[in-house]
Amino acid sequence: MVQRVLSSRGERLAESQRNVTSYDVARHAGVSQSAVSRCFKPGASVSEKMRERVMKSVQALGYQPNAIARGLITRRSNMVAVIVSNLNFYPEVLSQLSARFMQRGVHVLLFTLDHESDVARTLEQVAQYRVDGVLAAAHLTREQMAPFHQRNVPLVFYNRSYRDVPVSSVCCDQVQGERVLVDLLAQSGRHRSYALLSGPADSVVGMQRTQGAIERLHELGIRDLTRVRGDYSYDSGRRAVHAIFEQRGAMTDAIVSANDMMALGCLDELRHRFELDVPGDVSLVGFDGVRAAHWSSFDLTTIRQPVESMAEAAVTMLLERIDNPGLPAEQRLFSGVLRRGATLGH
Amino acid sequence: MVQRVLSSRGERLAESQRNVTSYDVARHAGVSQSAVSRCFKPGASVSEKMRERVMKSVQALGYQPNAIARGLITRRSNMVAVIVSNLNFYPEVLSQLSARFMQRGVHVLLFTLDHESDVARTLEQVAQYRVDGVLAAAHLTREQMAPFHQRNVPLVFYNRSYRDVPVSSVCCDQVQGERVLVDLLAQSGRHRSYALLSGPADSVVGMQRTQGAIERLHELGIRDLTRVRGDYSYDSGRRAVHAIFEQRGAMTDAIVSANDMMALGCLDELRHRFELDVPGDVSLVGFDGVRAAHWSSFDLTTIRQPVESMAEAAVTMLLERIDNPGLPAEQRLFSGVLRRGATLGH
DNA sequence: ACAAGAATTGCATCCGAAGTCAAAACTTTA
DNA sequence: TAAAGTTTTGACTTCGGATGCAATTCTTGT
Repeated sequence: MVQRVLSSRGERLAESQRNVTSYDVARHAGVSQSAVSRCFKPGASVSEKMRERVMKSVQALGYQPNAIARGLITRRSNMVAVIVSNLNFYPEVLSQLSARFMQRGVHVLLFTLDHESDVARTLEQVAQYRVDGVLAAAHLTREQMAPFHQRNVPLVFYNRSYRDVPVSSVCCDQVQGERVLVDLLAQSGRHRSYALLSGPADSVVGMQRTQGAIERLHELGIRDLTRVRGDYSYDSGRRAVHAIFEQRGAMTDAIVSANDMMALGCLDELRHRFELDVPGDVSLVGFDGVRAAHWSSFDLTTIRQPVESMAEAAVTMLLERIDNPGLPAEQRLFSGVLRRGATLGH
Repeated sequence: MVQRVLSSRGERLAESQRNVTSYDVARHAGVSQSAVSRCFKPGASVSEKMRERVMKSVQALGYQPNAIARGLITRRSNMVAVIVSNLNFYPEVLSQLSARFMQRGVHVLLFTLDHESDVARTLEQVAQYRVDGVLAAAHLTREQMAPFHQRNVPLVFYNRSYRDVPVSSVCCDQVQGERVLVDLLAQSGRHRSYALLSGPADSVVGMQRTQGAIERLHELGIRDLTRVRGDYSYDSGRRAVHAIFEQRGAMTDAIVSANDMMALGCLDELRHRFELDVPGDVSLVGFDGVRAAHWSSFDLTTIRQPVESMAEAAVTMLLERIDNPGLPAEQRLFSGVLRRGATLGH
């Protein structure tokens, strides 16, 4: 309405700090703000002439639509929260998830948890940013999930499932994987004494793995087990070897580790500190299929989690539920892939 | 204006999908929306009575302030973009950065780049989310940085510096580190023939490292060098050994790798494929100080980047510049820390 | 008890884009 | 060429919280 064309140069200078808005573009192009907005909405009713005219001004002013403002009105931030604990152990997972989200135009707000982080406060932040969905590769209590359910924010877990809560998840079948490994150990030689190296007490995944192994060992009539706990790190694997041998003398000739990192620690400690031969003296299996397990120094027998498929499934499940909030919770279970390395005896 | 108190229950049910807003809280507490807003602003002028009253309603309704809306009016999203290339190689960096940002109440919008990602489009997204700052552990061209400078969005680089552009960065001194390593190699034995394993052609860091090494070798009068290129991965390290020996027969007895991963690949290939002794037959040095370099199978001699200090510095620099846009660009250079392992000969 | 001053509170407006709806412009048809 | 139908366009409102300013309440001193 008001002609401001004449003063536009002066304004521009004074306001050069301010970001260019759709109003600026509209004024520059001599059209309404709605028109500008529509030019950025695919499938909107805009004439070719209008589009060109607006885009010319967009170029001229260097306009970038404000995703924050858009998110406010559309109630869609186009962001998902990815919550990861101990990032160090699974860099591939994050990198897979991030790449796949980006590819679909969804942005990742990253939250990392460690033992000293305040989970409650973190989740509060997640809620305040009105993310469209949450992908959690971390353990949450039922109370911690509740707010998301209440607000209808889809939540998908990566490698954690909850028996008693109907929540979506993508997991690798830990139990089956361990059973395969145990069978392989049992077939590969007459082991006298098994040791189980499990994860931290609060790790559900670790628990499942260890339980799976114990179960199968029992079924095979093997009840004589040493159990040691680690924290999933390489160093804790090394320490575990000492703990095992302290409990059993050097009887132990088969070690089932709840993850690869600890297995590698064991392997190194067995070979370099105890000067034992793996697999000659001791057999060893891990779980995860991390890169290093394939290195020729180790060549670890392990179950590889199909990270690509799992990440793809998790991303898809989450986005589907964002587009269609009615979808029921679903649990997808992937089988791990056996990798036969050179750490199995006899 | 309009009295809606009477119908509030009906509304609540109908609108149960909608999120609770500050207006809802205000109505519930019988105060103005401004009052509610003030209760969430530290240092605002609010009486104790008011605060209690409001907080009671906040609890009752489960109100969470909308960070998106807040960001719109304050022009502060409280988010920074973290742009990372090849996440797989530096998980620790991301985990450090993320933890430190979170600790200061800043949120991380993660962008990962790989060879097939569209950098321009990614940066456009970064701009549209009106992040308060950008931390880039990836290479950007001058043209790609320009928009951030224009919009006064602080930009800090992690481990990339630009000689001709005044932009802030936190780096590890690659050149000095390589010089130390080369000196160590030279001191440790009479190596007949050196090989340099450099990074991908477009990696500035890799270039600096390789150049640093060459420079020092030249100064020491050593000009007889084999040069091979890798892509920073373990596998490319393995392949590099073949390439080196093809060029020089088995003359080479010192390898300077531009990073640890490739060095580990070399090490494994030398030992297990070529059945050579490291350090007996060949000496080897890496760069970075990744976890695996410390493992007893490798015990690699390398320069450890002080990731904690560097991450802290980068985060601090960025946040300082967000609070105080006038601060000039600054380059901080950290010295790497020599780690003497068992891969140095004679 | 009352004026002057300080501390609180509420009103109205703003941030920047999107969606609704009616007016305007353009097509088609008779 | 006018009427009817279709497509474009713009005015106005909305999302949810922050903030300047004026109005109100509370202190304090006398």
